[in-house]
Amino acid sequence: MKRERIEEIADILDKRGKMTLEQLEEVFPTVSQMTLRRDLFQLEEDGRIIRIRGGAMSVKEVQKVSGEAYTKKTTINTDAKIVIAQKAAALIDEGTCVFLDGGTTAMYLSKEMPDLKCNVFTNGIAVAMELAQKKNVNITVVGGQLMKDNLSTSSPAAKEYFDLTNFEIAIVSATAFTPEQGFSCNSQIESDLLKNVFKKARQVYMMLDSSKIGKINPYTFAKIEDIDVLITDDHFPKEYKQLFENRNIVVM
Amino acid sequence: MKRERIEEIADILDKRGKMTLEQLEEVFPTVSQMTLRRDLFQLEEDGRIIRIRGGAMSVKEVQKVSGEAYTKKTTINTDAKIVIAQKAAALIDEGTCVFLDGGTTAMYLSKEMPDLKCNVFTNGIAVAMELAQKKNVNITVVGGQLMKDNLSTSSPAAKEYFDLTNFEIAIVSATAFTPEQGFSCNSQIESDLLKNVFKKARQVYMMLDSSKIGKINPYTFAKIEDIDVLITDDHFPKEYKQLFENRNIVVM
DNA sequence: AAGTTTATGTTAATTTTTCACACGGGAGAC
DNA sequence: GTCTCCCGTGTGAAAAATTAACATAAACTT
Repeated sequence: MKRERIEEIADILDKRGKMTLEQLEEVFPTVSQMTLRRDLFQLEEDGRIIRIRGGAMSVKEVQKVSGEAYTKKTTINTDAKIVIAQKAAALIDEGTCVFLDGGTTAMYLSKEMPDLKCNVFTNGIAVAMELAQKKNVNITVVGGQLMKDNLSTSSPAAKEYFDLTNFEIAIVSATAFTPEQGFSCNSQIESDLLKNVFKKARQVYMMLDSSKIGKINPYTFAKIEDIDVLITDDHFPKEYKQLFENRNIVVM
Repeated sequence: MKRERIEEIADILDKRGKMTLEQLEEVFPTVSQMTLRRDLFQLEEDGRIIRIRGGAMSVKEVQKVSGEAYTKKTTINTDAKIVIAQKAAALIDEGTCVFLDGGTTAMYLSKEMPDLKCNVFTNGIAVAMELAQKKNVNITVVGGQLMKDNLSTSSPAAKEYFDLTNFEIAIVSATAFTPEQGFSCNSQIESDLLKNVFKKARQVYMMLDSSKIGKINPYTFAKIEDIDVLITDDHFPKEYKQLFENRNIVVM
């Protein structure tokens, strides 16, 4: 099928760095050259590869020299984040009103999300940009000062902004979690923003890949009991899972 | 000479990100296509660029934030827009507070802009993303609903937002202009937003490439006399130029 | 089950690139 | 001084790769 083939192409390309169409044809002898071309075209649109004459090369291959903050961050624990994003994407129904934070996991979520008629609020401009490709999704960006490291915005004024809005679900992620400190992040204003979001959201979904466990960041914005659903990857420790389930929080 | 030409190609490519051979030929009209090809070939060997079908792209471009990159961008009147952007970029001084709209010309402006300590307000998320690469620029994004066609945000609430802010200069562009209707755009809320910006800006710079002349869009947001400086390209008709200069508006 | 969208294959047309060779002018040899 | 020998460059044909257009098959809707 298309989806899997494209993922496999991306994988191989990430591994080998660079490939010609001829080589790709050897790997996928069952499909035509044209189909592979189309796959490459799509991967290029998604920004995952670059098509060069004769074939394609992985973006990561080029990026290995890179020292840029955000790009680097996007490559940490990518696989886990995609898995989490896919799970979260399945939870968005037609017509719902969703808040999405500006993190990298949310970024993957916007890629995986089906193109349903719904309303999304976000404070991440990279997320907004990604979502802009969906025809049916109505996007609202929360304004404010832009933080360059994670490309998300926040401002104290955003609080008033939220007075007028309600969310069915808020899907957010934390950069750190411990049972004692709860979910924390690096920015005071972002923490404030999220707290306000939680007030107006009927349900809070937390996306947390297992690499965040045991870390502590300066600003706690939620305790365990503040969330309704925890979305995580397969490496999430059992004892932690218990912790959430004991409080009737769904872990998926 | 060869050496200098190659360096210049590398420079331009780093700035623009991506160029076709055709565009390169325009920049270097004295040498043949084959020579430029050979230059690109050498730059590729040095690992500074990547040759793609039809031209080449800067390695730095690839290292940028994923998603925004290498998608097919509209190449309408690119050259004129870059010229205008360069002129406008020169007008931004250290320490100033600037409003920038979300159009494609503003996008180029953010690329050309020097990395000065200054404050930029914008309603364009692509613009914000581009500016995020500058270390010294402080960026604030105006929130609101995202328009997918031009990736800019606007909301009626933004008016109140501006009550608290002042701009030294506002640099905006219009999608249409006639002497009678003035400067117009496609969106009611964007038009409102800009009107509010004008109220708070000490000086208004209008970027208008000559292809916009004679077109009319539904919402007029400024008349000729509302602006202070008009920045345009070399194809701007003399009789129109007169029109502005008669009103003491600088045309550059 | 009919209709509609989506994925794929096939072939021709177009575009881009490569290749091979020719030309000219400058550096050094005699 | 002038004769080579290269290096950088230009030219046009040949090869390669990409795109476009159409046809068909599969999957999904209603």
